[in-house]
Amino acid sequence: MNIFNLYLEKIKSILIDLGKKKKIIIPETFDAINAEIPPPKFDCDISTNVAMVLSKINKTSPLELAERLVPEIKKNDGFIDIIKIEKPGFINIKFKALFWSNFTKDIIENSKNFGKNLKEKKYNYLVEFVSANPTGPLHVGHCRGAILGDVISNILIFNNHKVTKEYYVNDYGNQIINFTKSVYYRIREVKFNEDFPKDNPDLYPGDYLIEFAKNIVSSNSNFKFENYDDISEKLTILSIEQALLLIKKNLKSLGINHNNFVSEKSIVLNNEVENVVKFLEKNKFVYKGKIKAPAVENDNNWVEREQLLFKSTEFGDDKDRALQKSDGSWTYFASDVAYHKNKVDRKFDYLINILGADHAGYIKRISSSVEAISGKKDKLICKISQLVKLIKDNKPFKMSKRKGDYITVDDLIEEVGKDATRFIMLNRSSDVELDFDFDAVKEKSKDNPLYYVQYCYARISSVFRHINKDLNSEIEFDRYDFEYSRDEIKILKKISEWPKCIDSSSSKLEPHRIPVYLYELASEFHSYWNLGKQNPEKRFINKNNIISPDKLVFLKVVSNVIKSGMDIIGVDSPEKM
RNA sequence: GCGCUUGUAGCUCAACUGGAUAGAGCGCCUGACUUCGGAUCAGGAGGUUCUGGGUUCGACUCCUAGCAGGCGCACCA
Repeated sequence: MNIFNLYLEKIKSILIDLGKKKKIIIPETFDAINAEIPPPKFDCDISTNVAMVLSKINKTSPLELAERLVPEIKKNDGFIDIIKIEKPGFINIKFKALFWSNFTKDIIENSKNFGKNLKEKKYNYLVEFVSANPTGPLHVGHCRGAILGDVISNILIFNNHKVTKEYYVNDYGNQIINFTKSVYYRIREVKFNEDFPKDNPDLYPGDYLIEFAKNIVSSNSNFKFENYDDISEKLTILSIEQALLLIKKNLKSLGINHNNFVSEKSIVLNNEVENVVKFLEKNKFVYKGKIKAPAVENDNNWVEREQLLFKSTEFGDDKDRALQKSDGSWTYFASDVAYHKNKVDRKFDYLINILGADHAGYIKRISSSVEAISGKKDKLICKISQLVKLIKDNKPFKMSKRKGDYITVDDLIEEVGKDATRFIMLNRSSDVELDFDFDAVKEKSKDNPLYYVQYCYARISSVFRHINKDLNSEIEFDRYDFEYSRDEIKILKKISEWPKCIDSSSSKLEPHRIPVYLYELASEFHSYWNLGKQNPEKRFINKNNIISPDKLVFLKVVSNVIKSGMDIIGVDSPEKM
């Protein structure tokens, strides 16, 4: 139950009614009207701006209009205790204690659905994320986007949308040739004791390739490795297979599972690039032309050439983009357009791409292509995950490009664990650079928000253990007429914000709101818990080791929201720590 | 030079699609422990929301002109 939406709907229907009776003038749209969380100092539960929004069209002051609306809102509503008008024209509502008892009843009876937005229309989403080149293990740079994509998917799934999580495998092009050659040199190193050509800048120097080489050699004993050209095709496949194996292992350790891995090579070999170019030609989005040199300094090497271009400027890009290289082969962009055509043809309502900050400049052209293909402007939604700055011993930790000198997902998981990695990476808005402090993340105290939230859940679990009840089993009551105390209502109010939190996380694709919310909820709970130290009445369990029904329901509700939030962000809620 | 993006307390960041006196944590200062698990809590100090204009009942949020940081600006992927 989203109590804010409930009262917003109620207010809207009052407005429609009053409009019919010609008592007030109503606007064309109610979009500007809201029902919000009031600032704490007002001591009320819901606040609406309706009087301020409608005052102009009604040629009256917000205060005067509020005076007229208040009796209408209060009429026939047994739950409202106080309804008050505040300064510029807000209408503030405070509920009776019974309202909150009823509120908890609703949650207990629909515990699986609490927080979900079930009224919203359901869509079919494709979320593409990670899509790191299949040339080596995932490192920290990939991590944030990976988690972001995973949790955005989880939020959409939580709201009963259909989601397909997809990884686009760039298994085609020059880098793959270089990668395969690198593996080949490692094989020669393993098999013929030859030195790896370390000074060749085109090759991948990482030590992990030795492992790849060994694996390939041992599982292909009948293979002749003497001549690269003889085996290059097969070796390419084997090398990519090795890389993907490693990447999937890394993803698994982060708690991420993709539904599909789509191969660029298969799209190219399937003539999908030719087909999409034909499609675009037919619709006059393609022409032969020249692109101007970028206005960047020291660019003497620029040669203007005629090539096949896509008219991305028609969709707001600053220059048209090349589809074909001068040697006639397709650009990466061309095959990506084909891939996006492939996505569009699979009839998703929305496509979501999670990109790293260094690919922000790519958004305009790819969304232009999707618009050209689908005719829809908002079909493709791109989310950027900003850089992660690693900090160790209070100093920035630089990953060097020299061989092997970067932190892999394996290192990260081993050092700080999956849960802390996920929680910390999600705790900030994805379009802000993130400081990832190794020492703080490992810290097991309130300095680490992960443990702070988990501890809250563990405390609730410990109460259930004391009274020999199972936290996960259902509870049932005949009557919900609990008189919750001020302190408890304060937390229940926070609970009432949960559906709102899910709503905004989902509509803005901003997962960071969830850990931020969970932290706030945990904070209020810890506060309340500590009251029991001074005042035994505020303890959950009394001297006779008995818990009252209202407190049992209360704990169940809080733990339910925490568990549900932690599940969405993919972090464990242990019952003991 | 152009595009995108960020700018909020000493530091790291929130702020519910424009709401009320801008909130947390860290750090600093005071306090609560024979603990329903202290991995916790209570209190204090700390602000011209980068700057200048504009839009309106109302701006951290929108528009505009700047300033500062980051990223990008290929026929690479």
